[in-house]
Amino acid sequence: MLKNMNFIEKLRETGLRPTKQRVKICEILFNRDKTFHFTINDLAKKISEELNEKISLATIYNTVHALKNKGYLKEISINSDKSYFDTNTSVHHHFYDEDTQQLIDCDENEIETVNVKKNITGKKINSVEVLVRVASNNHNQN
Amino acid sequence: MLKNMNFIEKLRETGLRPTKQRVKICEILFNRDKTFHFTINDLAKKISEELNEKISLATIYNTVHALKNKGYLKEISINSDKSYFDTNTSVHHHFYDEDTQQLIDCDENEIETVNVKKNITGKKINSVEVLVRVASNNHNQN
DNA sequence: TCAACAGTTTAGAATAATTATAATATATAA
DNA sequence: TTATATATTATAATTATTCTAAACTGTTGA
Ligand SMILES: [Mn+2]
Ligand SMILES: [Mn+2]
Ligand SMILES: [Zn+2]
Ligand SMILES: [Zn+2]
Repeated sequence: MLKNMNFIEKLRETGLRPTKQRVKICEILFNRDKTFHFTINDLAKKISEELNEKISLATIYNTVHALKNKGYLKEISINSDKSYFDTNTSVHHHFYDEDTQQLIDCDENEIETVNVKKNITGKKINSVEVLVRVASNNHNQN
Repeated sequence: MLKNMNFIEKLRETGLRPTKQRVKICEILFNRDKTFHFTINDLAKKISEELNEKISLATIYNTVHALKNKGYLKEISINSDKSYFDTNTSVHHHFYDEDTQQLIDCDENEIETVNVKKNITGKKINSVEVLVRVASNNHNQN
């Protein structure tokens, strides 16, 4: 699902009915240049700012989960108290700014491939991801 | 805070009154050979199994947070819906078994030091941690 | 075209983890 | 021992998320 797409067709192909709520949410999420990292609350705020019509919070949850299940969004756990979603669904690394609570994607060339030497019997590795926590120099512990 | 310690003295040194609830919780958490990864619910269950007296859930939360604030426990976010705590407070890597939802510590020698080539202006790196998600070969997607 | 049906949206209730409250109890300093 | 600051507790409140059930809408095929 890329920028400036016909989300009506895209949703249909995916097996999701292109309701106007879903099309709007797709436009907000995917019509942008850079990866978008957001919480449900961020998205709800953006919807109420950019749209005249309200979309029910339940629909926002439903749609985000539907898009996640179809592979267009990825869920990221950083804080225990809220869930982040990511329009970059590939396995990738993040910087997490502890001051602003913002996630920043890390390009492949910015972190050397992580070499995992251990393996757990009977289990296969699904992903290897790095989280780099950053903050201003004045230490404010979390 | 190590195995077989005098937790009464240890708590006092830390500036925490050694109440019998806190001493009991410390015994459960720290009198063990290996790192302990747990949720509040895990700990509450263990307390009710191993003890005759009940400890209020609020006290369990209070104590775990007090120990975290004093640097004896570390909080780990893997799932958005529950918080893990870790008796290993060092910066270290984890395997996460998606089948059993168990965390496993990764020794330093099991993952090569991660080389972060990017830096964010005005921010210093607090930690670099790797999460390796593993599951059985029969793919059950999360 | 349009009725019928399945899938969707919605407000509000329910749930679950966590935190706050405020009364009671306890540890410790004087 | 007494006074005081802290801690424990039951319970209420909060917050993120999910559920429910009724109303609504996209799609299909007569
Ligand atoms: Mn939480
Ligand atoms: Mn949650
Ligand atoms: Zn990302
Ligand atoms: Zn650990």
